[in-house]
Amino acid sequence: MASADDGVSAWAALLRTHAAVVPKLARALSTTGLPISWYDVLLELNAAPRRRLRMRELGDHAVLSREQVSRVTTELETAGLVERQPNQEDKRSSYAVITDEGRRRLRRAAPTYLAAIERHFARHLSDGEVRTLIGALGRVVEAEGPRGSAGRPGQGV
Amino acid sequence: MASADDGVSAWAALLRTHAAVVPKLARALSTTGLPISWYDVLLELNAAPRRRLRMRELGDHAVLSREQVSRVTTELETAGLVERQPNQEDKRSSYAVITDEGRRRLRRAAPTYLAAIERHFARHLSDGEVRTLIGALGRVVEAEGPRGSAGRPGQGV
DNA sequence: TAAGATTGAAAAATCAATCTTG
DNA sequence: CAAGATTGATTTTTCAATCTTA
Repeated sequence: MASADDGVSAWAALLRTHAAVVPKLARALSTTGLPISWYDVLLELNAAPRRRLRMRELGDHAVLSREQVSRVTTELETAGLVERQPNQEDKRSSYAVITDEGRRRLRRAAPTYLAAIERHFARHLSDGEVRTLIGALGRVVEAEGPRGSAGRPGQGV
Repeated sequence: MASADDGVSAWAALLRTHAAVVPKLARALSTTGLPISWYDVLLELNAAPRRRLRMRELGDHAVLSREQVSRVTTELETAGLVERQPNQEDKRSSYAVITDEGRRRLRRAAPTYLAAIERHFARHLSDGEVRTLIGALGRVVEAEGPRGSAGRPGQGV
């Protein structure tokens, strides 16, 4: 078994990676006219079943708080890239749907975004490392994410 | 070679892990009376050569901006956990030094912090994954971090 | 003229209600 | 009374000077 410190070092490495890479991506994206929060929301909506998602789902899947989702969605609506749709099945919630214009803008920005991730992150990793990251961090999100341990009792403390 | 999408998936996994775990650590730390930003600064200072670091170094090593470092240091100074020392060699910069009381508080909070990282992060990873994360992400930080590509010309674009 | 540090102003995030429906 | 969404208020973070020394 590895030293207990190693878990901490791994966490520190993740934290530093985040701190180093996020600003560079934001910079790269700024040339596209799509702020990173806009891009994230459009990306999730575009990939969703009917190109739409409830606010709650959007917040869970994207890396934004519920309040942020509300505000970003309003901005995107004003810009004509997203529309709000009432949900008939449950009138408490509403859908956000990506518009055609939203998809166009997303498509236009995508190459820049992908290139930036490649350049500032993926380029430094081997294929095996990439697979390990996806698997290992996916498991952490599974357990700790919004849908993860929320309902489960955990293990005490 | 893995699909180019995998690099993006790995980045997304890192982003989601960060979003899921950071709030849980902050919550855990809140019981110790040491905000996470305080903890980070004290930790770095305590590990540094003469238990002191220039502001710039503190910002590079911890995950805080230069301005945040200034403000957090002032807070810590008020709380008596850190002192500012003038730097004779280069009067532009000043040192932050951790005090004995600062070390006490750090020692007191450490078990809580370590346990939280173990519980919300490291617990979900195998030893091999931990090693891979340290190596792979370490390389990214090396290349992209504050000291990384800052001076180097990179590869165009 | 640049590097290091700091600080007021602006922007963005979170917190704490509030409102509506289940 | 809980769940989903939104909004005003507060806190935190970043931006843009400013000041001092190399």
